Amino acid sequence: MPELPEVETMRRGIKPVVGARIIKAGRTRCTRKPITVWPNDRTAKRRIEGQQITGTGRRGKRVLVHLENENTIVFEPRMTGLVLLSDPPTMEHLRFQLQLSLAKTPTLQYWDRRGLGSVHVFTPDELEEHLGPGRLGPDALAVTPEILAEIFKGSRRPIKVALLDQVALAGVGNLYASEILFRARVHPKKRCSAMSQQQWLLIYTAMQDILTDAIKHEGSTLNDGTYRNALNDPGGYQNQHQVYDREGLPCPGCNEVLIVRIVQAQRSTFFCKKCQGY
DNA sequence: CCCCAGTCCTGCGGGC
DNA sequence: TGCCCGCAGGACTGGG
Repeated sequence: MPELPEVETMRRGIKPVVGARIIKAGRTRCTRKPITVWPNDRTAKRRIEGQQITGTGRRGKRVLVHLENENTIVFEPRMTGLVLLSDPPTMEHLRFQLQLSLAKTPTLQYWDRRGLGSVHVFTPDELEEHLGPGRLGPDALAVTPEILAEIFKGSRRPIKVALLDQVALAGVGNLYASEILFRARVHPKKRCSAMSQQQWLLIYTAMQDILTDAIKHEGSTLNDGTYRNALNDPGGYQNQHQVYDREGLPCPGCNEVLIVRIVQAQRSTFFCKKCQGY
């Protein structure tokens, strides 16, 4: 479930590789069904090997590694992917590896238990084509309240469902959407088109506060323990969750009613019926 | 425009 | 005790 804070933590964690040269790159031996490597193994390898890493970046829920030839490696962790500089949790789920010219961190690894994630190697044009406007919305940490309202106000969708739409806004996933709406005291079923300007401001502020706070805590590691930073350490923001996965527990806002779980767009939403009125 | 169900995939936990 | 099933959800697709 890596969302913006977890992916940003991964990006920060791999900063030591900037300046290193990639000696060798490619898929690792792995007993599991192979993940997607785009455009294909041979081209990816040819575009990467021998290149120096010039920087790192993030777009929404993807980690970017920039190369001196202007190409970009894009790791998309989806549900269970990790970008690591340390030993991976298991060898059988290690999917892709960069061998680096560094003594301290000789490899950058992509590990993915379920294998729903991918590795893409894009030319500059391909990067904009696949991850540019129209394919991916503005980053959730790079919008203003006005832009946020502008993106969604014409939509009749419920706000919770709309926040998950990466084409509209990049970075927010299922966990943080519930947390943001609780902090903003907005009902998850409220339609975007019915939202007041004041509510957009509340959502904007809650979104900035929660995402930046979650980054400070290096993201959320849930009960399954899958998510880890680049050094294989768990995050700490799960201890700050107010509503996510807390069905039946007292609401930390009012302490009067219990948190409920509903399903929207086939995903769980957690909220407080008292604090989050329409 | 939007919604829904299905797809990919693995590990875990509930129920019998 | 052991096995089966359902569930978790990020991104995408096809049909309504």
